[in-house]
Amino acid sequence: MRAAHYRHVAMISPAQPDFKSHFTELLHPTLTELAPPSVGVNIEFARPRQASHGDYACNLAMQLAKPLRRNPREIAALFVHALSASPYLEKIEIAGAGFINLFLKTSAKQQFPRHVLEHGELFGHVNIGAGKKIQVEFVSANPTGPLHVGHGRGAAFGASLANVLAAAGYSVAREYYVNDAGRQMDILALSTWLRYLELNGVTSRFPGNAYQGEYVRDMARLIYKAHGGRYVHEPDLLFDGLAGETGDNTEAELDGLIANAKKLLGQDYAYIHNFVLTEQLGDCGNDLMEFGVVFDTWFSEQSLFASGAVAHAVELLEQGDHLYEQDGATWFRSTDFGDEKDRVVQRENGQFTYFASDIAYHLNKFERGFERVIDVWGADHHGYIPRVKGAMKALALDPAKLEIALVQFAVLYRNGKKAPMSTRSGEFVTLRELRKEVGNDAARFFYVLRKSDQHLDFDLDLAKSQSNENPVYYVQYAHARVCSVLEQWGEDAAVLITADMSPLASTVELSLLQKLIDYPEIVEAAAKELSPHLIAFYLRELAGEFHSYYNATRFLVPEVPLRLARLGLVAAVRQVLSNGLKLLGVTAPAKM
RNA sequence: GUGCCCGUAGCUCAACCGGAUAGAGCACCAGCCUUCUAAGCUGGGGGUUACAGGUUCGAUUCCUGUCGGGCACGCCA
Repeated sequence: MRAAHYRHVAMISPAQPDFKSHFTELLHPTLTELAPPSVGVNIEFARPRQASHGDYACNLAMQLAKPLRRNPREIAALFVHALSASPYLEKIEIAGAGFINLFLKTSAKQQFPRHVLEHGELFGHVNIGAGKKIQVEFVSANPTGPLHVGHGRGAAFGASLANVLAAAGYSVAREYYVNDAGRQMDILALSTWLRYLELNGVTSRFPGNAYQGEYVRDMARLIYKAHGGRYVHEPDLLFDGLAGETGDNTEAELDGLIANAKKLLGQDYAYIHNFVLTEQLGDCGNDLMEFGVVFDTWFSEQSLFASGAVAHAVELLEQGDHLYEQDGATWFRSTDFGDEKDRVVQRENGQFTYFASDIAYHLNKFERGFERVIDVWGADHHGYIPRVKGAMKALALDPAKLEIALVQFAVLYRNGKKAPMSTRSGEFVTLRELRKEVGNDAARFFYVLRKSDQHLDFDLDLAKSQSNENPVYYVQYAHARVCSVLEQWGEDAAVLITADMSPLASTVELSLLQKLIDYPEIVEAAAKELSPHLIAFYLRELAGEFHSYYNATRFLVPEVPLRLARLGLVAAVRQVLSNGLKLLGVTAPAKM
């Protein structure tokens, strides 16, 4: 019984090789003996910067020194005793103020290429998600024009994050929230109709604050081609009743034009509106698909109004006594839940606000059974978080289940100057242009190469002109090099799974082995911290160590055991490179 | 003005949520292809982590203040 228990604790499961968990299990009894859980320390293992500090370092003794009022090195000695039961450790040292440094046996490291090759594409998958349903909502750009490079960052981040969470064992749903109910869509419909009137020879003023992009003309042409002059309705009355007939480009004028257009077009307004929505959404979907970004659900905001979900959500707030009337509008008392000021949910004119539909949307998300929901937003929306979480609290939902990942917009530089990025003015670099210039792989990798909540200076000239120096090629090149070597070797790579790895002994070989061991932990960390950039950084390091190895060592040596061991190692490196690149939506080419 | 985020090598960014001598890439300098892909490798110079205090065994990380930058403060979405 006791032996069986010990065996369970001491052995590493072949399915999930994980030294950190193994050490944690060994330390746990000693920890509970020494300190009550109330002390609140974490057993953590860090990878030391310096090789002389071992393969893993643990600061547990130092954490306990203060609460226990004991010498940390003395405490460390107790943990060293516990760890000495591990069959995988060569040496355990107490260093510095009380660090416990662990040195793995070489044989323990050498078993990893086999683990990697046995698990193949699944190596690095962990199960912290335990199959929980999680939703990642991202991009969700207004379908009022082509996606620009700012949206591209959200797309690359969200897609990579979703992949990482899936690899971490979550059941992930990818969703795009379509803002098809708002004023911006009306402005786009109006803009398109005005262009359409121009095509029909009806010269009309085109407001400076309407959508200026060429794609608006394209859509007008499509309507004209299919329907000729069918949608020309008394255009001379368009500017009726508007103060700004001479063109003052105010928002009020735009609203007036929309109202007039709806009146003049009648039923046909819905056709125009629906046409531009379908066109833009289709374009957006194709663009994203080509970028390797796919969604399980495109969720319509309009559907929330149509189904009565918005009215229902507001009704629930009313029942909870969280609403009040003022100045003819209905307000949500969000200050009760930590917001700076109360927010309107229903306007004086009876229309619900965007906030109201967003409350309904989040209610809907949790009604669909997601245990965690991640919203990927542009960082300019950060002020919006308290009111949404406040609404969740008011609806008796746990706000901790909603996590907001803020993505800073990319600031574009062209010729050393900030490039304008306004959708309505039509002056922006589209995601499509970017993809065409630098390629999907480079764009995907570049986007997640920095922490998402940091500003990203995107130098277009650099990205375009020096695309060969983009870090993605560095990683892909490592993959292609392994492929090339294995091809010249010419035998079945499957035999490498069972190759004896004991000939691997050089510093760089041991370092590469440790790098392979790290990969599942990187995936886990990236999932926990919602940080896919950790994958990109890891891949760059792994590729770097491989390139050094490649330059310093010949793999196809005459001695068969040494050759097989080295090929087994680089085959494992190739597998991990491939797995990591896949999470980032980047291809792993066999030739470059 | 108020709130949130940020300030690390010349430039763009990391640093395993408080750990040991702060790391990469680009740029710069000097080397390496008759041997598995030079989109690569090796070596070198580069730092008071904006500044001033504080908390403790230990701070780029946490707290306070100052300076500088970004974003948000609609009955827009």
